[in-house]
Amino acid sequence: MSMKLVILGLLLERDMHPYEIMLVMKERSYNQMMKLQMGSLYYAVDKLADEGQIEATETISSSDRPDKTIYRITGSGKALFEQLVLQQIKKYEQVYHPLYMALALSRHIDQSKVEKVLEERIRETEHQVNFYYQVYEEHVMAVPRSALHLMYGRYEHSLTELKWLKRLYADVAARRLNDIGSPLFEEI
Amino acid sequence: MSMKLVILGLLLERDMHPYEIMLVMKERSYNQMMKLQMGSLYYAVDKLADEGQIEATETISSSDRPDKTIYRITGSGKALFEQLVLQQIKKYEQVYHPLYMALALSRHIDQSKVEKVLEERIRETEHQVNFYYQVYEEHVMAVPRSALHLMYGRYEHSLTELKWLKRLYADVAARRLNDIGSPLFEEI
DNA sequence: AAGATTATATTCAAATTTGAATAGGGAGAG
DNA sequence: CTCTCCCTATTCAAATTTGAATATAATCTT
Repeated sequence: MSMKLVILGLLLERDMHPYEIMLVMKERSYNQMMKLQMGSLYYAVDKLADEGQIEATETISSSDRPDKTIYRITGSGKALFEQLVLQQIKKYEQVYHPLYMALALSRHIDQSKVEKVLEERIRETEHQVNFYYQVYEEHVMAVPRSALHLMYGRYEHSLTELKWLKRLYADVAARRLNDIGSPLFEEI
Repeated sequence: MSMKLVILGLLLERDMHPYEIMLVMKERSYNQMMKLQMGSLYYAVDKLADEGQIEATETISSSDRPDKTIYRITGSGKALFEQLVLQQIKKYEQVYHPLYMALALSRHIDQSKVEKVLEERIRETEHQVNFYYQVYEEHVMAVPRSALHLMYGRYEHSLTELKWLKRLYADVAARRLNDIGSPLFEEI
């Protein structure tokens, strides 16, 4: 559903052909917020066109390259866009961390191996945290606050994950993941 | 891939039939960490069986109900399990928040509507945060630390999201999402 | 005791995602 | 000058997910 939402949102700004939509998405780093696969993009465009939310304006043939088909958003497309945005904000959608599942089941395997890959993972997450913070810092005076919120939010989420990984690592290293009856934090 | 990982992990504990796997997953709330669809579960079981990671031990016919096929994990299944767990921990997998995309594009629609649904969303997230914290509190003396980490991590992530939503809401309400050149936080 | 709902167990078609294949053009390296 | 790699642009088959359909038993309700 995210793909449709983005396509409609971008066509709201100006008419484009699918490949161009992808370029804009990359330009704005939308591909870091969602999965961007060309197959899915073309599929969603076809689907929207079938349903009349967008329509082809012109087809540019350059004899050599494949024809470009340029799309524009229709009235019903605009209505759908508003509906999708509001729906997405409203509904609490569980965000799945596959990492959580893996760690829940990791007690069945050799803990020293888990310890080792967790170290790598922590290092990589540290880089991500720093990277996201830098991106925020670099854009702070140059982009609208809506974009800043996205950047800072990404930073905060990765920082939350990093702290979590470090606590988990301490327990893996101490081989006390299976202990029962001890709180994660000391009472004050 | 999470589905295969869970199936293998549970079969490592004891032999089960697909429906039973689902029951255990629900019992342990794995369905809150990942998407649990029966279609996908049966598909993954068939796939693993085809590839020899698991094998049918017996088929229980009760004349009335559909036959239950009980599966056991094989040697190659155990190897795959270890590999999948380590791989999942190692690789930094982008977690996608569809909400982020929606908010990035929300400036194209009526801000008063966005404000309204954001309020609802914040209320719901507050409930989630409290709920997750309670679940942690209730289990703190009763379950292994590995499970506590999952519960506390879920709480932290939702709390991070709540704070983010509130900051965002303030900007939507003040209609300053499109302002450029102002940091999100005051310099100290 | 009839009727309604929930639990057991699995299958299926349709929707969607994935990853690779296609195919020509331009740009930079050696 | 030619080889290799990347960019433009799209399509396709295969893998996977989704949501609903199926069929019977057990339990609860009135």
